[in-house]
Amino acid sequence: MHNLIVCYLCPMNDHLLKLDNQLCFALYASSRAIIRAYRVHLNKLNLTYPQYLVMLVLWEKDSQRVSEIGELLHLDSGTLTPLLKRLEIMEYITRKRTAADEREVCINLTSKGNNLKTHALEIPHEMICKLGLSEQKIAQMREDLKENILSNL
Amino acid sequence: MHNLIVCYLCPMNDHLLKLDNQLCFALYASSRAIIRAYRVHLNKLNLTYPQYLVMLVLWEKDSQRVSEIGELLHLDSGTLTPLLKRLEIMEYITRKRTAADEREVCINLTSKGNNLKTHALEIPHEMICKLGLSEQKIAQMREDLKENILSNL
DNA sequence: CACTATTAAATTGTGCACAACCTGCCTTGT
DNA sequence: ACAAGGCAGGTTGTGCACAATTTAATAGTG
Repeated sequence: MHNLIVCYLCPMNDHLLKLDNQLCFALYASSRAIIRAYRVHLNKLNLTYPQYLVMLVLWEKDSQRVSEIGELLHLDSGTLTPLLKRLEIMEYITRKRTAADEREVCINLTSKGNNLKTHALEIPHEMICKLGLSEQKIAQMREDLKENILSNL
Repeated sequence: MHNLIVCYLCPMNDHLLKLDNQLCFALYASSRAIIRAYRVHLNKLNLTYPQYLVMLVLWEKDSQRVSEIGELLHLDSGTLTPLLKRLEIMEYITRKRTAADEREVCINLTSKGNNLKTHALEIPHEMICKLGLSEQKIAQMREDLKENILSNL
């Protein structure tokens, strides 16, 4: 804290504006880099990374509402509606209004969407190899992000 | 490594497909969450986060080519050209072809763009407060990402 | 019961990302 | 000098993200 106050008042405070010193840029660049690394594998399944995330959610628990998927992925209907329509066109999922409440749209896997899981199972393993990190390190960084970034914002 | 082989072959290998166990999703969600937290501050400067990154690069060193900026931010001309045009319209920068090599476009700060730095100086401090983490923890996570993700991909 | 408020999803509009391609300028080799 | 190749940036098209608004259905209230 002492450091912070000194930096905020002293003439050297602009070191915080340097790209190299910004956690946010490191996150932004890392996120794009790792998604880029996924792309080559996901292309085989004809999925984008956000589409893959929706499939992960459904493989874990089928038959969820749009808003449930959105809550898990922190995405709103403006992003999900067109994305889900594309997954529907590819016949990986179905979208239909629930009878009980016609406002809700329930997303279900098709058998084609379910079968995709078999091929997707190899992806995390290939990504771990590509990253060249131990499972321990990966787990530590993941938990670090959840505890220190996601839970604070 | 032993764990990996076991997981890859045993029936429980699909724990790797769970959202909660994916480093990439934690990165993707963290990146969007922290950029969302920046947004309220950046709105005051009329900048998006990628536009702010370009300004950071120029405040650190004025008069750079499009490709230099792209290399630092890992962005290509397809992203930068329209973004830079918007910064030009806002009169934060100028774009002009260099005389020596007419293929190159040199980006310079206007005085308006330079003045913006004064207001931007407060942002990192406000973000550190919002995150509620020590400078040490922030530095550790940033270096963790640089060493383990960015340098491997 | 009618009426208001709330809710879920869809729509609209802007701005990234990125792949694929295009254009015009420069360099090189002959 | 000049054709071939490479290079910097621009263009086009697709798919997110997200704010703001809209639509339709439901829940709540007097």
